[in-house]
Amino acid sequence: MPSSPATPIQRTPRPKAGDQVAALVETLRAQIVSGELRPGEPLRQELLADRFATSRMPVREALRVLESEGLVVLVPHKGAAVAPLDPAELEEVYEMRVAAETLALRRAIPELSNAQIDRAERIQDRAEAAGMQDFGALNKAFHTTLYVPCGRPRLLAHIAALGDVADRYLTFTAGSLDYRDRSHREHRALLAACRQRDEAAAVDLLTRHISEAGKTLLRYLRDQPAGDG
Amino acid sequence: MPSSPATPIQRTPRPKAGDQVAALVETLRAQIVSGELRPGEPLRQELLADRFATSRMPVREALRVLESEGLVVLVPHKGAAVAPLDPAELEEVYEMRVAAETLALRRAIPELSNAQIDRAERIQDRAEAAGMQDFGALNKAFHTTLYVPCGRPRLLAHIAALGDVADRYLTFTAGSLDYRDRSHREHRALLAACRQRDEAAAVDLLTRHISEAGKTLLRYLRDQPAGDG
DNA sequence: GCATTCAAGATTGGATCCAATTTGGAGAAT
DNA sequence: ATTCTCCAAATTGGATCCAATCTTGAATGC
Repeated sequence: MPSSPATPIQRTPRPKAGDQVAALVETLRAQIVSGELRPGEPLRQELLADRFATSRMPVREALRVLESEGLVVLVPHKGAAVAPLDPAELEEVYEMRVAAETLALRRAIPELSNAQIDRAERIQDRAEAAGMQDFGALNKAFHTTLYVPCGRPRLLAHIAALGDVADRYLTFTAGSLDYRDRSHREHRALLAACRQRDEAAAVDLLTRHISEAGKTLLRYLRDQPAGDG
Repeated sequence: MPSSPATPIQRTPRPKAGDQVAALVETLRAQIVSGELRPGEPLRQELLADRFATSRMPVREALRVLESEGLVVLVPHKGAAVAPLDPAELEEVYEMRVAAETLALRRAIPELSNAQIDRAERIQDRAEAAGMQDFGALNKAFHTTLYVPCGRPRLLAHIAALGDVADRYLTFTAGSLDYRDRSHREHRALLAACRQRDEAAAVDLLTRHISEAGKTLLRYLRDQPAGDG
């Protein structure tokens, strides 16, 4: 992933002195989410240890963590593999996203400052200008900016984890102009509702935004059953 | 934990051949949730290894898993500890429970058979007859029985994890007769709504059931700020 | 020719060993 | 007496080693 010079967005590179596991988790998660590690691909401990110039032990702990996030499947005495893509999971995750993100938005709106809405709008400006390879990150940054003021760390972590799983499916279809165009329009509408502090409208828009995205992704996934495990 | 001879409820004892980590996770989780391991209590690797007659390695992996569930706090180079109790977390978790469990119930109601509702009712009968030490488990079993037909494994796992965290707070107050009595009444009302397949009423009842329980627990916790870390 | 068995290799699971970091206290300087 | 410094003990993090299990393929029997 060559870092575009002008858009670091919100990456957390983390030197993270003395903790190999955290670095492994971050890198592997990014590679799984981006599709660089394909669904179903086996993850051999020795191989990963070599690749990251470490021993098998931190690898094992990292795999446990990724398993708990649903990105890795761990079978005793058989090994780890990148979790396969599954249309049923896609539907489930998008339902959960609606529940979690509308909750975050409801709790965030009373706390939202105009400055924060402006920040979200600037991210949206960049998202519409950027190419498809940055779509995922900017899309997530936009949503996160609106949710963060809710001040609920656990909920935000849950949303981030669901987002990672969802992004795995996004890779296939983010190339579609239709998809991105509609997403951008819905983001603008959501911003307007937030500016008016119209909670009901915002929640309604967000609900449809997320569930429509899920349905679209599901269609794409069914049409081209790519690289499953 | 001496197993009560007549009420195995729904424990999953899991022989789980060849996987120490799973056993460690289950046992530690149960001990943390029950309060046997106190909030803030340090969890030394060597000590746990001795206690479970194993080496430090499975302990380390188990602690990682429990950290991802929010039951353990892991500080690099300092060690692990039972996660402290925090009123803010209690509120947050109960909000998340409302979101997740109402979703599960909505998706379950169309699939609910009368037999399953009967099963939930029988569990409720037992809950009202049982003492306070079984209240938590039977309470959870009742809810789970109503949610399982939704057929969403990921959502159910999320609800279970939230339930574990919530149960840590329940320990303080499950002794209260008021609390249990109201819970029982609300469960009966919820059952009635499910029998009628009245989704709106059921969701409304469940929402108030959970959030009122959260508020009550919060009051208890504020009154007696017991064993925080 | 085909299925079954068994053994060797590969891979994971667990134990032990060494290194790095933190903590706590003894001792010296102010 | 107090505070600062520095060293030793305790503890975690990482590497290596051994055991257990799974896979694979060849040999054997039908």
